[in-house]
Parts: sequence; structure tokens; C-alpha cells
Amino acid sequence: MAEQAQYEELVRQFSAFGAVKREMGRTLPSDCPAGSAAVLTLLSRHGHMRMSKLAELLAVDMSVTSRHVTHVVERGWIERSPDPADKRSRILRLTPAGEAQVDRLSRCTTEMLARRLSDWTDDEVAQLTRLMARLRSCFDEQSPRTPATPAITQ
Amino acid sequence: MAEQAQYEELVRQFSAFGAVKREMGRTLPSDCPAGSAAVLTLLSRHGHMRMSKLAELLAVDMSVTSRHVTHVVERGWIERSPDPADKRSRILRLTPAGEAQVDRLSRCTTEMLARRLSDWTDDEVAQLTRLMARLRSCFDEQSPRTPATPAITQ
DNA sequence: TATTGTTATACTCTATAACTATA
DNA sequence: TATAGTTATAGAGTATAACAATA
Repeated sequence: MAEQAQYEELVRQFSAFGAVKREMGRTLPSDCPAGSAAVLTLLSRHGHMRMSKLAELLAVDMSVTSRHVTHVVERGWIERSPDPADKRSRILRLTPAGEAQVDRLSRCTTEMLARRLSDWTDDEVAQLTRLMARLRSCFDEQSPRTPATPAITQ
Repeated sequence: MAEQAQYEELVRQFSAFGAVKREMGRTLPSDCPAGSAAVLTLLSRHGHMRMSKLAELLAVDMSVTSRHVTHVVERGWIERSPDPADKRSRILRLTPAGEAQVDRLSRCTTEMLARRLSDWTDDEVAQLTRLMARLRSCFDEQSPRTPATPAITQ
């Protein structure tokens, strides 16, 4: 349990993080904004899934997910096929072109981070990653935005 | 210098951080969105300053700063007076009502963080704060958005 | 001419609510 | 009735460019 001044400083860093996000965004291809990149990355990492699952991983409303997915489908990077088991659902899956795009994105962001964080050690990068992951998990739990399906752990 | 897989994981956390930001935003008063809160916090921390300085601290374009400031001025939280030394400039200063609002915001976000991070130690909070500050500094330097005034260190 | 700041316009991301189709 | 997904609408945040006033 930390003190008020510490929390205020943390909030300040949260706010300033926007600049990092925007700078990351500038390195992305112009036809692949951050929302699309997130969709592709998650599908690459977790494999095919339904809209609702993707919305949960993105931690945004399904209406938002739907728009991102439409954008990505229009570019041929993922396919959206009906789920035979439940005709309301649609299964999302990366196309070969989508996998190529994921590679491009990965190279793109990796190079930029390698440049920006050239004086960070492996361990420092890992620490930041771990702390941010933990932070997110603390904001996931007991959220008013908890999805219908309770306690999905991967 | 870290490896590609590590960077990809870090990028994933960057992307997911949006959920934290949005949850933070939900605790703010409805007439004080994140942009306004950032303006107030920076003025409280650094004292009165000009638009250009505030834009630099916010790390956004001055046009964006101008809109946020207008919103905050309209609510009576800061005053925007002409700079006698340079009639193009305007000096921004918290009003007493603004200071009260800063206190409200601080209590608000502090309580929320104390609730969310109840099982974090002081040291862990400090670590995350430090790493995020360093991250930001790595993205500030040599940025294409470097402001006209070179190397302002507080 | 260059700089400070404002405004107009456009784009991205997000949520809420209304809707369709299926369970 | 309830759930999966889409679409319409609205709001916040941002950047670029054109502009006014001053240096």
C-alpha cells in the first residue's frame, strides 16, 4: 500500500504515456491504425476466435471490435466465417496476407523499440512488461465491464 | 538490448494499457475529462506558465493544448492573462477554484488506485513509476516533435 | 520573417442504444 | 427471453493547415 504522493506521480506517468502511444502509432503503416494492429496481433498470438472473445482480449466493447474487424477484413488480412456450431457467431482467422502483415508490424515496432530502448537491459524491459501486465490484471478484475462469461482464463 | 519476442510482449502491454486509461477516465467528474485534468495537474505541479510550455509538458500540439485550456478556463479553474513581456503570449494560472478541483481530482484518482493496487508494495509502485518515466524520456529525445526551445530541463 | 496562439477541419478510438438473427 | 453481432450516433482526443497578432 503506497502513499498519496506516489499515486499522484504514477497518475502523471499514466497521462504522459499517451505521448509514447502516439509515437508508436506514427510508425505504423497508414492503412493499419493501432486498432487494426491490435486485432491482427491478438489473432496471431491466440489463433482463431469469435468476436466476443476478441472483444474481451481487446478490452473494448464488441461494437468497437466489430468496426476494427470490418476494417481488417476489408484489407483481406482476416476472414470472418460463420460458426457452424452457433449461427449467430462468426469465427475470425488470419489469412496468409494477414500473417505477412503481422510480420511487417512486428518488424516495424520491434525496430522502433530497439532504437528507442537501446540502453535498456533485457531485465529492465522484462520488468516493465511484467509490471504493466500486472497493472492491467488489477484493473480487469471486479470491473463494472466484466464480461458475461465469468473467469475466462485463456 | 532485448530480443524481438520481448519487444512484442511489451507492445502488447502498451496496447492493453488503453483499458487502464479508460477505467481511470471513468472515475473523473463528468465536467473534467482527462485532458482538463492533465492541464490542472501540470499547472498545480509546475506553477504558472505559457501555452507553449504547457503544450511541451503535455507532449501534444499547441492547438490541442489551446482547446483543453479553453475548456478549463470556461469552468473558472484557470485564468489566462496576457504576458506583459510578450504580447503574443498568455500566462496560465490556477484559480482558487482550480486548486480545489485539483484536490478533488487527486483524492479521486488516489482512492481508485489505492483500491486497485491494494496488494502492491510501495516499492513496486515506485518501480512502475520510474520505468514509465524513463520510457517516456526515451521517446521524448530526438523526436520529430522536438519543440523549438532546445533541451529544457525543468 | 518568425513566433505565439486560435480556429476550422478531419481522423481515430470509444461507448450507448437500437436493431437483426439465432439460441 | 437472452445472446452474438452490426450499425447509427455522439463524444473525447489528436494533428494539420490557415489565420491573426506580435516580435
